[in-house]
Amino acid sequence: MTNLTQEVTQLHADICSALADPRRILLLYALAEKPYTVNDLAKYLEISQPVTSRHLKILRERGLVNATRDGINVEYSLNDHRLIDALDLLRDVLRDRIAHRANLIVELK
Amino acid sequence: MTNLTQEVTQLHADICSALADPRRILLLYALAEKPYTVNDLAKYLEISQPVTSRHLKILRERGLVNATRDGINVEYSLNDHRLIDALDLLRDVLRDRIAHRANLIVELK
DNA sequence: TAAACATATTCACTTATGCGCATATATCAA
DNA sequence: TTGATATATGCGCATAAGTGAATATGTTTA
Repeated sequence: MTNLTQEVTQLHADICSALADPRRILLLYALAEKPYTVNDLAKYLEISQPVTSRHLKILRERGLVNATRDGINVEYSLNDHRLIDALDLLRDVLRDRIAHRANLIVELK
Repeated sequence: MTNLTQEVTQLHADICSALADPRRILLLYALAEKPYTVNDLAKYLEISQPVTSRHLKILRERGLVNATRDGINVEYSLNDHRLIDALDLLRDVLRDRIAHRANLIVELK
């Protein structure tokens, strides 16, 4: 495997690890609706302001969201809606897995 | 937000964190082609056997791959091809992000 | 400039993740 | 049962990631 492949795979994993936190997933789904400021997101998701800011930083550094200052506020927006498509796909996988397990349990009775 | 929503979001994040490692991504892409035994995967990806086994365990525990013992070997297979679809989507996002940055650099010259 | 508000960051700490090495477990064949 | 092979796991360590509390930075208005 080439070094380039390794680097790309690492970046690929970096994007996935940006998604690997419940609050960041909720942040992305919120931003899929419309742009939000940090405080609005914090209130909406009931997370503290510093924690919200830190999670947004992670998403921003990995290019998943954009930040634009609007006066005293900073407005965050989703960079690419395919992130939501990917999250939805994974949620579908999860749903089917849970349904499958539920069926197994029913079979056992 | 309900407790149930939180639980589902946590499981959603657990799937994402299963993808959040370069070797696990490579394992999944390999298994997308055909089933493999642990040793074959280890040789194919040039990872040690214990490390391969542990990464497969993570994928297995989160329901992303299936393991079936075949005599002395254990054959792993991809559980749901939509995982690859989701990974491909994220790779597309990555590609466009890199292309965008490359354009910015060209503009600077 | 000072006050008020929004956002970002630092610090100290805890927890989670990943690895190499050695070893345990499982299966089959002789 | 013993030996050979494949797979899984325990241990110790290093490092990454996440948190609350406090504080710094940035921006606007009075």
